[in-house]
Amino acid sequence: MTTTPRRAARPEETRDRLYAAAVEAFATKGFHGTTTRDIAAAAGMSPAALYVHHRSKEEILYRISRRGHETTLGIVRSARATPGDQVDRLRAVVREFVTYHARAHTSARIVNYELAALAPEHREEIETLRHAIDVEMQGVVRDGVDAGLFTCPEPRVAAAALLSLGVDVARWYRDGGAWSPETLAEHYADVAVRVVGAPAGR
Amino acid sequence: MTTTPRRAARPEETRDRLYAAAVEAFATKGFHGTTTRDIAAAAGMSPAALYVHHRSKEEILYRISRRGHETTLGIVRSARATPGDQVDRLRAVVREFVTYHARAHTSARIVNYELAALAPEHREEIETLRHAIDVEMQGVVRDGVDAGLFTCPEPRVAAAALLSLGVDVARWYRDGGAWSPETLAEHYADVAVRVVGAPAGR
DNA sequence: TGTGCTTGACTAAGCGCTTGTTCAGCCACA
DNA sequence: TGTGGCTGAACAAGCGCTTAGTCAAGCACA
Repeated sequence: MTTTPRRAARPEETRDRLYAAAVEAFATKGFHGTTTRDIAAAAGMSPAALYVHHRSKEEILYRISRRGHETTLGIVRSARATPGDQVDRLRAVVREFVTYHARAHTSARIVNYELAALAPEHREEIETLRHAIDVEMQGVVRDGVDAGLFTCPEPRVAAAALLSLGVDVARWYRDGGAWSPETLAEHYADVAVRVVGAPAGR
Repeated sequence: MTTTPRRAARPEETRDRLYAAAVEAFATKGFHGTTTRDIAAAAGMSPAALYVHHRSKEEILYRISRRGHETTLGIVRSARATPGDQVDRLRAVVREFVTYHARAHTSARIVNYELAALAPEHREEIETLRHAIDVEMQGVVRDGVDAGLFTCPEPRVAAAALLSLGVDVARWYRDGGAWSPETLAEHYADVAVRVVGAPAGR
């Protein structure tokens, strides 16, 4: 039963254009370095159009941040549920985590570096999601250690290192560089295996 | 009989107070999220005092950024000149790099995440310094590979990973956490050895 | 030693402009 | 004709920065 698309598809399209323009602007100039006029102009509208779809500039940031964090958490969780042994799962998690941070480096930059601009209540919610992502990564490492497959002396340090590897990709990755997201991810999966001191395999 | 000793003792002291206040504010709220009034108030002065010592708000950022980058480059270069084999030198570079990013995480955050706010000519100068740091880290890895001590299949990927490990510390490190800068650095030196596939040693 | 001039750090006030946001009204479509 | 996305114009607040001026300390000369 199709319902809504009877009306002209215009409103949603406008909404998406504003959203995309905000992602682009926040990523390159930062939240405070971006004006509502910047966003509106990039979407080809007047500044007031922004308030038809969002309550405030901060709410746009919050929506971008929340969607990004939920996507990241989903990626990590589903990769962790991959069939195979603990090394396979580690590889899958790192591969997907890195691929996402390279492919969506623009929004991933906002996700990881614009937390301070969130309103307190939004920030708290986002921190919860971030904590869940941390927990997943620590779990991946602990699983391998418990199974006797990983030999790293400090699992928590290894988990922090793996997280950093992926997150920092959002900072430095540029389209058209030496590595495609997939190639980089595959190389980083190799690095991850060495970080946790697992047998090379594959 | 001095009426009220309102006058500052030494100009340099005032200058340093403004500088320190700017570092603190830029690190927590970002360059665009910080006002000249914020900085002045934190230093206990009027907004105009800022312009006695600096040409503009951006110039303060530039000075913080430049000093931070020069310090980082110096740290990496002198650690690389350490006596010992290529593994010792890799350990020294990573140890010092990480120690700095943890200990000076406040200014390191500005160094690594506020580049977009720099004026074009300043940004260009800073990019040159960053490139030199990249070159050093790639050299450290290549030296070990050339000596046959490192077995990583992709040296450039390994160098990127080591850089990310250190830089990202500035993002997540908090004082009073589980690891002191020195402990974390020592653990990360271990991780680095595994990343480049060198014999464990030490 | 006292006097007048110079220097330079610092402030109170405020300038011109930009910011995020609002709102009455327009217009295309139901 | 009613509805709702969208705009032009405007708002108060706040921005980076400038200005005119105060005051303490240093200097040269008597």
